Amino acid sequence: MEYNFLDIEKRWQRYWAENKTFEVNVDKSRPKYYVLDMFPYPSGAGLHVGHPLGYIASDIFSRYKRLKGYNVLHPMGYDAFGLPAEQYAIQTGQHPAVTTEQNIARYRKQMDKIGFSYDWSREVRTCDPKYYKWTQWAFLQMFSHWYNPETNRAEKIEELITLFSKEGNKNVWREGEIFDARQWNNFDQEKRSEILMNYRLAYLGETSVNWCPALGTVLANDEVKEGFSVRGGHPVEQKKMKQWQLRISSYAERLLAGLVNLEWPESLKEMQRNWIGKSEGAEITFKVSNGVEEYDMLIFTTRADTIYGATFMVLAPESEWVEKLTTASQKNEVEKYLVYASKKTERERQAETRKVTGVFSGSYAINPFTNEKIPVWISEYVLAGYGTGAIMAVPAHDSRDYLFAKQFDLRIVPLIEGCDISHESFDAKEGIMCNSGILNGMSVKDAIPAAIEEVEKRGIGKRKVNYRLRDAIFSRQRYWGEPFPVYYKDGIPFPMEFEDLPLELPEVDKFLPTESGEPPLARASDWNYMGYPVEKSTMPGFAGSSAYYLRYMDPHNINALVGREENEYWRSVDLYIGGAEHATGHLIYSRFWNKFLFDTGYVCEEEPFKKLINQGMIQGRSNFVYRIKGTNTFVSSGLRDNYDTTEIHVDVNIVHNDRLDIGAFRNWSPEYRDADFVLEDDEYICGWAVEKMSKSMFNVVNPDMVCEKYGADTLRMYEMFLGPLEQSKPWDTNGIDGVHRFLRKIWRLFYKKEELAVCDRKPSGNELKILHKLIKKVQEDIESFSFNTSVSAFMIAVNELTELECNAREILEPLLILLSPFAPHICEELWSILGHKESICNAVFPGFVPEYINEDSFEYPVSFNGKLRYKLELARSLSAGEIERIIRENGNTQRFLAGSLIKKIIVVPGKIINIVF
RNA sequence: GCCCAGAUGGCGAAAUUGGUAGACGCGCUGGUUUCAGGGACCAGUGGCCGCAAGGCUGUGCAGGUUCGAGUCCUGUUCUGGGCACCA
Repeated sequence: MEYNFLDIEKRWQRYWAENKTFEVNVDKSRPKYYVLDMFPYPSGAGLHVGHPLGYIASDIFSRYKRLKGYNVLHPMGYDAFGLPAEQYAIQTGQHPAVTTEQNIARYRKQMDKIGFSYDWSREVRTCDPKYYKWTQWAFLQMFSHWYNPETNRAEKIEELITLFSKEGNKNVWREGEIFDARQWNNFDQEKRSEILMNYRLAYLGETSVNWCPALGTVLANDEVKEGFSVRGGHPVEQKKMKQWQLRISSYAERLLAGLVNLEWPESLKEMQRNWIGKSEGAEITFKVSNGVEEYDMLIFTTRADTIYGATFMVLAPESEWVEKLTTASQKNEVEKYLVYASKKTERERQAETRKVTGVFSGSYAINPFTNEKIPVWISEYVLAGYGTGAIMAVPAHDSRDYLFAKQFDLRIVPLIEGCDISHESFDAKEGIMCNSGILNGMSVKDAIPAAIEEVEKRGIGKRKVNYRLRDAIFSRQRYWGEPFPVYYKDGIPFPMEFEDLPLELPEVDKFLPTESGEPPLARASDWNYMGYPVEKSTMPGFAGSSAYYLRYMDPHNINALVGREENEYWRSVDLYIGGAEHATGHLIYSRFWNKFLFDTGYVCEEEPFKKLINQGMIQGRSNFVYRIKGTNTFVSSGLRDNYDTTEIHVDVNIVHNDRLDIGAFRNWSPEYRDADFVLEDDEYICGWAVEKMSKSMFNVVNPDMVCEKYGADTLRMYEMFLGPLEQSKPWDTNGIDGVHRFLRKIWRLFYKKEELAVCDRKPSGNELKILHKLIKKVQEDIESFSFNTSVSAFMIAVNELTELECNAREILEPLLILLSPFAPHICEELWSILGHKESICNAVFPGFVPEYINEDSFEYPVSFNGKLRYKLELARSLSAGEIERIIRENGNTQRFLAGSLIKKIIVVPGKIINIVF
């Protein structure tokens, strides 16, 4: 019987679906394990061969854990709201829901062919109202909570209101004005709403946003890169707008601290740390005067030790101090500068990083340590959004201040003994202080805390921690997203009642913004809530993906995002596999979202993803043909140096091992029908390069094609064989034959010609050794996610068993179980041929018996172990030949070498455990 | 500019964590098979010298530690990724 993978795979996929093999439920008698893939955005292009890499790895791990007796939750769904479907809708008028539905169907079909063990009964789609009801619910929860820095958790806003009515806000964290209980009780509704907005975790606030005119929407910081939108690559500018925001910055410290216990790649944790950007320093008050009035101005610095060298101050152009400190004589110049600065887009600022601009305000400050009068300048290099939007400038020890001082000829005072500041500032935090009054003679390390202490003693400032993490802008002026469950009464936003969720997307005639520049939802003119207008923005992409892993635990619950019992059983994701590109987006929003739900008691774990693995990207491997310029003649790669040629991408599907299928090439495009070729050795050799996998490079390899030609089992194993999971690597179809050959060898191990060749005889020592070596190796490899080396181990074992003509059931059955996570279809088929009625998914992972390996270990070439040889040489001055003899006689398990310096050698095959002298 | 990861045959990669470098697979070379094939199987395959046994050399580059270094240390070059006026 032949290995007919097409037939086998189709049959078992149907079997799994019909028998609901992978459906799971809460089962307190068994330990749980939750394996999650980052769910895909179903794009129109379908899956290419790179997408399933992580899915295959997680599937292998899930199947392995099942064999180990775990109750494995392994779900899949779709991140279905998003820009591409909407852009497509704008162009074609096709409703995004229709496009999305089609794309999902295609994704599902493609995934089904690969034989994944998902529990599809738990599928979620972020665009499904039954799902986004809970996204809206979470938003309302955030709206009705605030972050109490005293207790370090989110608390109900009602409690805050009660507090305000009793004692005002003098005893709580606040932003803006201070009021007492009487004032609060006299405030009207609008005023109260405005004040509470400063506390709510989801709030409406004026802020400078990334505005993308081409997309007609605002974007979050992680959706912008180098001044362009990540989706689409359109220019982005800064604009002040009133937007819904999430107060993620309150969670900065907990998001940072929580990283410590996560089993995530170090690089990814580092990215999150940078993104959160904690810096410890001090806030210090400087007296400033515009000649008429005097103020206290607060600045932030991490280098309080350099305060004696603060020779000027700088304000951000957007700072509220600018207006107060601009003197009459400087008014014209300052206004000119402000216009100049505000006109610049983010992109231009990025490009001109080193260009120094600024203007003098006319005012002076007093350096509290030197009592010198120092000028206050305005410059765009100081950011309004960080610290207090104002700095003390220490040109000797900060490179930006240095450049500014040089440009405008300001005083530079060195503060560290022997530092050279003739050409650049001395930024390093090392050396001995000088010119620094009470700090003189201290090391910088000691001077920083000493300076802060002095500041606190004088009562002009205090220790302060700042974070770079900004609140997440949560509004998008788009159609295809979750509507906000918010309506407006007299201009004041009110939350909808929970019973009225979900608030579904209305139908609109067009998906474009309105003529007056309102978001597309404004086109739904009769859309209202109890007669009041509803918020017209929608939520961003990360809204739907922030808690989807919780919904999988209990996807059909209509009363809660997740039921308490389900949540307490499944808890959090044990293993999360996905791309590193979500480091500062999804992965940080999700952690925030989860921490919030933890605070409010809806979930029982504070961190959502215990262990995380980033699978590498699979790049394309493009092939080229070389056309001699001005002709229709193509020259083979090796000979092209002799001609003047143009490199042309050729479809990788008509190239095999870099040999061009000339017939297929002629049919590929009419333009090549009459092409001529200059061959080498009667073949046309193509050139190749590693590039992004994309249609335009003709290097897209589609998993369906691979499944059809080689089978899903081959695809799965080959993707793992390609290299380490976490590493990026090009897809190269060339090597796939080797893996396919391996699967046929497996088949032939069971089938000799037409006969099933398996019998119940007792296995030999060698056979047992091969099996148990493999069990050990495969188990270790799977648990360390080293799937590529375990595929190799299978190949070695099968080669050895084939050579021994192994037909012992006792060997071959465990072999199938071991292999089944990697190549489930062929294993199920052979398993059932061996007479098993139950699916191999319900089998038990074989135990490793070390004795089977140790048994005849004297055959193992221990003598080659250099370490042992060296130690023996040292200890007994023996020659290599004598040592080899001793080992041959003694080197099996554990022996005493009587009368020598060596008391004991402990040897297991291939490994010296210890030598005791 | 700063931070992180990496560099091993013609190619993808292994290396028990300091002990025979290149396992396994691809490709290539030669062979076997009543072999139509992109079929199956066997042998060889880092480089240099040699008919051979064998020798020399070899993990980006330059040093160092060690009986012994792909692995540890110092410096350096290149490649990939992240951050980028964050005071």
